[in-house]
Amino acid sequence: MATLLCNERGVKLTAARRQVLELLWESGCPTGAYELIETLQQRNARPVNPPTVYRALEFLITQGFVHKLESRNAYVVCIHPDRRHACIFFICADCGVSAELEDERVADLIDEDANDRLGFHVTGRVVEVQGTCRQCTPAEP
Amino acid sequence: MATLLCNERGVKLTAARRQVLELLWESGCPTGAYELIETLQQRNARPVNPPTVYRALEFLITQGFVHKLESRNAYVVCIHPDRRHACIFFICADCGVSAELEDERVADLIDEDANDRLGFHVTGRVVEVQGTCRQCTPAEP
DNA sequence: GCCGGTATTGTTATGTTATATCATTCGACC
DNA sequence: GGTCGAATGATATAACATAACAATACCGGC
Repeated sequence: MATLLCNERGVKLTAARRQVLELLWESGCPTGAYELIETLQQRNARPVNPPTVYRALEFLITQGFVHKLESRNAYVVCIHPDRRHACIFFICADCGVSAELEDERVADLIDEDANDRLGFHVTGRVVEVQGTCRQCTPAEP
Repeated sequence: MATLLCNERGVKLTAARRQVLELLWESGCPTGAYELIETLQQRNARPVNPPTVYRALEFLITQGFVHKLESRNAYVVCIHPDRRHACIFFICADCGVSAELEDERVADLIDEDANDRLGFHVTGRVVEVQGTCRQCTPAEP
């Protein structure tokens, strides 16, 4: 999947990059860079230094395969890397999982505010929601 | 203003806390914690250690006088600390200023998505917009 | 095949942001 | 004045991220 997209785009999904992406898939949760470093370390026997992972992350983010959760300093795979999108992250404070949702209406409102009220030129949006997911929220009585 | 609110609430705006708040007002921009430390240091002659400033920030955030911009690791005064509100930050990548805007509609959409699509219980929202402000955006031809 | 240029990775060091921990001081109240 | 809890001081260290330069891999043309 990511391999295909990379081929189309003429960029390379090298071993290091693929490994980081795989780790994030396996984890299923937002994961810190240093946790990735440690895991990679264990799998590779060779030392893995921070720049290795940060460079891979940078690449994966640029290509849209991974998002950074700013409020967590953590990284998570994107569920639809094939197209640009305006997404919202719902992050469970309890179990740590994050859900990614697309909602153009939110992006549109933000852009509307930016244009009409501020004359602000939007280049990117960070929308992260804290709370508890369905599993971690006790049912209403 | 902040003093009054603190009295009402039965909490104390101590010297350290007031100083940090003042610095943020004077700065007018999102400001990093270590920049605050340095400035405080200069004004106080005595050494100012990180926990001092981080504790003050924590207090000010809890009281709603200050917001943290997660995408910047910076802190900025709140423009209406007297009431709870759902706000959006527009952060200029060029000059660094941030504008705070209230828009219930965005919060409502987010909550709607959370409830209807995910069964997610929202406790907080981070909405930060990157881009360039009116002053820093070249006029359209 | 080989050469040369570009992209990628390795390595070391360091910068930046944030917190844990425990000792000390301050301030309100009895 | 003594006591208790809140706040601060001080030291150390954790957690997150990047700069800089050397070494290597990859890919085109020859």
